Amino acid sequence: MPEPWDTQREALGAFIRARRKLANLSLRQLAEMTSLSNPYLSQVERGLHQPSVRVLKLISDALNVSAETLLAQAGLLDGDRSSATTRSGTDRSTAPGVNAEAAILADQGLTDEQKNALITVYRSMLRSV
Amino acid sequence: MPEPWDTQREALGAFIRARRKLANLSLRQLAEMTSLSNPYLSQVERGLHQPSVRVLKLISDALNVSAETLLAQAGLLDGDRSSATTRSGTDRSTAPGVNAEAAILADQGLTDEQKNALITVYRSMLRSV
DNA sequence: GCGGCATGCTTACTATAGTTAGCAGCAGTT
DNA sequence: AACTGCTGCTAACTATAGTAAGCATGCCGC
Repeated sequence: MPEPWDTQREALGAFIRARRKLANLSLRQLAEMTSLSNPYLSQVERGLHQPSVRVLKLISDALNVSAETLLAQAGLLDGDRSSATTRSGTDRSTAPGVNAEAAILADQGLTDEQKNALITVYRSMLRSV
Repeated sequence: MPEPWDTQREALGAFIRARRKLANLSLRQLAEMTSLSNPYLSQVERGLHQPSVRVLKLISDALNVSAETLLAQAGLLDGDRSSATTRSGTDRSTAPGVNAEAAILADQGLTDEQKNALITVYRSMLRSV
């Protein structure tokens, strides 16, 4: 399984380099825009490194490329899954006084196991702030 | 500038943990499925590390979560796409979600990213029964 | 000729992603 | 009680992502 990653990196690097040249940017200019170092960008473009998600996003922003495109080049998004795009602004009612745990427990669409899992996550989130 | 990355990692980790528990998998089981080490998965789920693109894809495959969903949780894709677990059709007549989602959104102990993650998990639970 | 000032690249280093070995707790068996 | 066998987690290590300093080339004005 650790096979196709080399070519993936190469393809991603070539793509980034092409986009950079298309925008008439030098390595140093892109480096400054992305708060990255220019040698590293050079290495990424030549396929010597696999950039992290953070770096990928910085680059996609700087080059005006959609993150999806870059990810597809990076091999993460293989094909295309239909997306529901439920950007729901549907309910903004601020149910005041009802706490989240109670609402989860009262939910009829979840099994007990699911409720437990969800509440575990919820509590771990609270703990971490 | 390593500012919002902490919360991003936490939200991503919580999301992964929730999906894993939902699938009734132990850390070791998921580790074997993804060819990763179980301690590392543990650390990722607790937000101590930011997984790479490669790891993200392995996890998304193992958990039947679309890569987009995981990436959105990781903060790369800004959009909010609901996860399509290749199983859509089970419908539930009792509209369960409104109270729980509202309660989560109204919770003052969570950041927006965390709320987002929690609701995504919640919806995927509803869909996966 | 020389001196700046770009370009991309190499080397040597630091920070973090990821692994291997092992620990502590909990449930079920005999 | 002690023994399995499971759970998640900690610690110490290795591998790789990412940085700082500097090199080599090419181009332009003097």
